[in-house]
Amino acid sequence: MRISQFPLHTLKETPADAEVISHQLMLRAGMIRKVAAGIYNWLPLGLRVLRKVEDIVREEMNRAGAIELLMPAVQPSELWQESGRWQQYGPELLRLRDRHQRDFCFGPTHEEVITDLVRREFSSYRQLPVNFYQIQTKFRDEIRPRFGVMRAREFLMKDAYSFHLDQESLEQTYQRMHQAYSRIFERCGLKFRAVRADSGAIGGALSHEFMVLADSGEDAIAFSDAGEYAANVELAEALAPSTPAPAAGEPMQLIDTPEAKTIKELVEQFGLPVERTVKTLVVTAADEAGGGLVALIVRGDHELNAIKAEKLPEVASPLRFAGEEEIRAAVGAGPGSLGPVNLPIPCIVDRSVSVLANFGAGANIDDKHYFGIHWERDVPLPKVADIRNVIAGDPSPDGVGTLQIARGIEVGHIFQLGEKYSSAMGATVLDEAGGSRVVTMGCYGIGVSRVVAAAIEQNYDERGICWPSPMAPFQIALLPMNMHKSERLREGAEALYGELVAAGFEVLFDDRKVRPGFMFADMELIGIPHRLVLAERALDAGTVEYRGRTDADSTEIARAELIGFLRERLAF
RNA sequence: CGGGGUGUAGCUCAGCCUGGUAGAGCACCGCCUUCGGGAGGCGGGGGUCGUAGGUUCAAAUCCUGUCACCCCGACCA
Repeated sequence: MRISQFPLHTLKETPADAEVISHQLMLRAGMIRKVAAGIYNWLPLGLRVLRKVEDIVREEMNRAGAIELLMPAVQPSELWQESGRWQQYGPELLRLRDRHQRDFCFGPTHEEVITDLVRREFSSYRQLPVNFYQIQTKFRDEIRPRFGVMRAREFLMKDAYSFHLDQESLEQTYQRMHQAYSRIFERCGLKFRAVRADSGAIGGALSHEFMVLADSGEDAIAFSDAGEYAANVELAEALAPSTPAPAAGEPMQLIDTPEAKTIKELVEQFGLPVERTVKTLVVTAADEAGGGLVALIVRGDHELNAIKAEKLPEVASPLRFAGEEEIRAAVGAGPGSLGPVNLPIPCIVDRSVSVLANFGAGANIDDKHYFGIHWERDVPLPKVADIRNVIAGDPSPDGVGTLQIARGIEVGHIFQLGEKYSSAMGATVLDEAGGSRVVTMGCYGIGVSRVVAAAIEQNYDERGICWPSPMAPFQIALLPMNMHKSERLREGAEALYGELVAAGFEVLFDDRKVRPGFMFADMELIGIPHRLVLAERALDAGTVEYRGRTDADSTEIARAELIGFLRERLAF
């Protein structure tokens, strides 16, 4: 491709409304332009990258035995009524009405449509299992779209849905999808991890997320430094330290702590180790548990995990923290002075708290704490549960190694759905014995447009994007130095361009009449992985200058060996 | 949806406080010089200052409404 014939609209300055690096660089490189909040044009350069990802996804899905189809973006409300999600989904579902006043939505996902298709078309167990996929535009009316295409409202998604007679068959396909996803992200050249995940609102049992590792990621993942264990921090099980509680020593004392409202202040002022403090968080109790408030206690250096807490029968879902007034009314002391001793409301303690001894906590009297608390001796041990986030250094829940924490961007998610949609919508087949059986389902998503942004978050430097080769919009940038001044150089560049194209490389030939520095800056910004510079000097010497996007220096390659050299370099 | 902020040229922004009829840099067009790291000079095009109303002799500037966008919180590929 000649740049003279390709709209390359790079920006020298960063648009003011871009927060994260991928958004900034995609705008500056001229890959995308905003049309409205969370809605983007993909310019030709960006589209080339998107198509690269799409092609890899399509190849690997096909290889894994999935069958491509295409479902409508606009879906009738009746199907969503059947699954119950017309009511449940909430304002994130973009609802539309046609000229006959019939309700529709712009599909945020396609379980209803695919289940409807399958119940009509499939009637025998002999036709199963089957796994359908599509690559299609979705719309989710996010409350707050942000970070460019990373969290857009309209986005490109690969979604797949599998149908099975039994759980065993579902598990086989689930495993194949797990492998296919791993291959996809490996082929994209991304560092990623598959982690156990919460199945969330979509429902179902087993679920894994595929996370591209990047410091800017919105999710935290926990993984074992020695074993296979990896899970979203939301889900990762937090064990209690295995050391047994020491025997009771000092008696419990009531201490004046007027200046210590926070754990940090308590630790600083009284020299108490933070691992022997606890914090008491007060949340709304579940109606089934009698309403009112319930206290959740975690160690001073730990954080409450809201998702785990919500799952407790005693705790209202969604989790809601009590205000200071409510706490005072129920406990008689303010939030900075709460603790398990003499606490007038129900209480649940984290596993790590249950094994503490000789620890400090608020006394439920303003400006006072108890130090030297021992369970059972000073206060009965309340209900114990896993309610905290794991932290680096915790033992791995599978007993192999210790946990590390990393940040990631969720680019894929696979679920074993079970019968949630098939039973609600009556998707059945006849089994061997002629009986009617509700099919069981899996679903598998990849945020194709998000993969593009995630790749940039993981691969950039101060000059711009550093595409992994398989995702790059072009593989090679061909930059002749001041070609307009030398007919000889023009001929040499044209010849080389022709040769590279004939050899099957995707070449971006900078035939603009611009200064060298301008060319370098543009090619580095848009992240072309391989750069060839052609100058008169080199022409005389019979060489071409090569430099990889992340190389420290360039190297001179003999013109005659160039194609072979590139073939080797670009093999992926 | 709650809290905070911003709307002035394609982009980044100044001007607003203290009303007097709109500017800079980059980008774009023309010419000349320059040419291995986002060049320089000269000339040029482009903005009813988000929008509606109000105050005023006069509004980008002050007031009110409204819309859009961005940032912080709960959701997700």
